[in-house]
Amino acid sequence: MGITTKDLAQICGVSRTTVHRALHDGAGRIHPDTREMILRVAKENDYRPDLLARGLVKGQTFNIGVVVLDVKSRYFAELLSIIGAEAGRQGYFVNITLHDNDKETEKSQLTRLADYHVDGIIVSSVNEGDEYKNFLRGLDIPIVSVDNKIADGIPFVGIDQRRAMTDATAKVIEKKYEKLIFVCPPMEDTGKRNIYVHRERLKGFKETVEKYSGIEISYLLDWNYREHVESVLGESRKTAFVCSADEFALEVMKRMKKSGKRAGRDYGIIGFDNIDILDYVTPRLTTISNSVAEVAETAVALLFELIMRKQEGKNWEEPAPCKILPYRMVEGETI
Amino acid sequence: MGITTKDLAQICGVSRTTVHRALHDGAGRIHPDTREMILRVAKENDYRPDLLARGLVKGQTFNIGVVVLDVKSRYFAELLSIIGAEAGRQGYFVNITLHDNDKETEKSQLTRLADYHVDGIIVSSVNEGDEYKNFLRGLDIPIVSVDNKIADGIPFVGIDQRRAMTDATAKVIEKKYEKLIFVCPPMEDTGKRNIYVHRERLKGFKETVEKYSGIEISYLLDWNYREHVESVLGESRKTAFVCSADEFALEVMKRMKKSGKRAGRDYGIIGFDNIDILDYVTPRLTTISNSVAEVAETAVALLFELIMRKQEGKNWEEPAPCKILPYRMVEGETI
DNA sequence: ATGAAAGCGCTAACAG
DNA sequence: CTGTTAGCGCTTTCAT
Repeated sequence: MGITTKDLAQICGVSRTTVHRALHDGAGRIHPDTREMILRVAKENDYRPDLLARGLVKGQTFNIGVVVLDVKSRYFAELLSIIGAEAGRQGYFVNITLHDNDKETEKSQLTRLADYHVDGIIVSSVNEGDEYKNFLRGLDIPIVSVDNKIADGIPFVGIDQRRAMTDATAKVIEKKYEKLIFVCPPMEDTGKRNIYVHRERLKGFKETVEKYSGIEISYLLDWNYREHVESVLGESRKTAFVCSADEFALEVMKRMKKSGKRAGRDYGIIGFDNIDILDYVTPRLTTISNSVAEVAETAVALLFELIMRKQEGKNWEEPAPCKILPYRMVEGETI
Repeated sequence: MGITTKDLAQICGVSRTTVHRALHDGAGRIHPDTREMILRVAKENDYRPDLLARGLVKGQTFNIGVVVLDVKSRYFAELLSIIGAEAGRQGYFVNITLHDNDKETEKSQLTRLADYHVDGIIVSSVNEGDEYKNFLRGLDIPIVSVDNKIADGIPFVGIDQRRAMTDATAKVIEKKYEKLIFVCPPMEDTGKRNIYVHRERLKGFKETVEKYSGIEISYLLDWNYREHVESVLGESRKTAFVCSADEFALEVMKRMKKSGKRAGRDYGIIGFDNIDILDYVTPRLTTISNSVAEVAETAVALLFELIMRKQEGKNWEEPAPCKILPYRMVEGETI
């Protein structure tokens, strides 16, 4: 492959240690002339350190791993972009891997990253529960989960999903909607994938509607919701869809449009996530924004803190920090 | 950190070589009982091989790197997802890194991946030209570029951008549009970023319009196109925008909407790329789809071929393979 | 069937 | 200021 410090040492007629000193500022005294000469030769021969070897001996790679479900949602896109920028600022590189919604894939991605000695990992997990927590602990590496909470004891950064949905629902009710239809994935998916956020949002919704009376409630909790949209819509009462994700809301709107119904006029609808394609959709969907940028920045900061702690030999696993960030209501034209 | 083969050897009272034999099938004769015993102990202690060490000694990591601009477009999202699946099938893992449109970032990502001994790289580059080609060659690692062609001599997988635009333009003209406005980034950007695809598309456009007479042509080649949209639109003749990217088309439509003009009725417009958000925009934009899935699969297959060649000590840099794949016209309502 | 020893390329501790 | 030596954890000859 490329040239090594050994080669450089030979060419320059010095020892490998001297080469090392020339290459690294803090690594001991060296005569400026030798230094310069070595650096020149190194540059001439396009010397590049073998990062595997370095990582092996230092036990540190200045890499952080990120494992996300997929990359199709804008939320992840932005998250990744910010994590990359933030980590880069600290001299770290980011290794992204995908698990495409598969639990085993996620595990092997995490294991592999750990075995490659990444210094820390940020994960948006499909897995959840205590067993998984033990698996993560076993990796013996700082891990921060974002978006989906995994279990108590695993550092987590996200927004208060339940309270956000509480607010959203209250807002809808204030606008005099009399029939509310909650749209989210089936709760049976628990165990199959991490639907933590949707469970929380559902809780928030239920909590709120119970406080009011005279409101008709209905649920679309399965993947056939697209077909059921129209049938569930009562003509008589002022109806709104409360969706646990913008994607669902967009699907509903698409469907309704075919029947000539317009959001904000013929029915109300509110989403969640504030994905960026909403900018191109009319009417503007009212939704909730979970502050991606803040989540990303906080997660990175937290991860670095854990990494530092571990390096200093401190206890870094307990207590597991948990940062709940604010969300923001995005006013649109659909409620 | 974790337990090592040395530890296992000690626990089992055998040599490290024997442990190694137990762990790897093809690594020499070993007594079934010893083997089983070692494997049991290994499992009990959750032994996991240090991948840095292995990579260092084998010079091979079973990792491939992917460097892309970002993951905000559906195109990349899908590309990554398919690359991941395809590579996984071959026992490889994928390392994604982003360059966020920055040339230097891209270079350092590539360098880093190479220095971590990934076995090969797939890149959608912002850089282009012969100098960059030399840089890539210097990495001494199989690289396949997708989407944006970098230079002759660097393996490339993508569609024939020029011919696609030729077809698109012809289609517009057939529909009796008399004035065509081409919208794309300024060509001066060559050197600043990789606008290979846009250059090619522009060529295709020019080629085609020259074949017809009586057609009025005009260009929006700068970043202020948003403001110029209306002024450039002649009232008298049937006018269409030919855009070198869907994003531009969406901007134009947004602008026109404000003046009450509707695409497909008051003017024609065609995009390029078939980005996913088009599904949510009305009227449906007519556009061209480059076959992501095929690009991804072909790129991975090609990369593996190069990797194999290199491992077998064959010449893998010349000749650089180049696969041009078919594109597809997506019929919308705007032409 | 098992073991000893060398080496991948780098860093670190200890001499001189 | 420079060199020697040892070691990270794994794989790979070459002996026994």
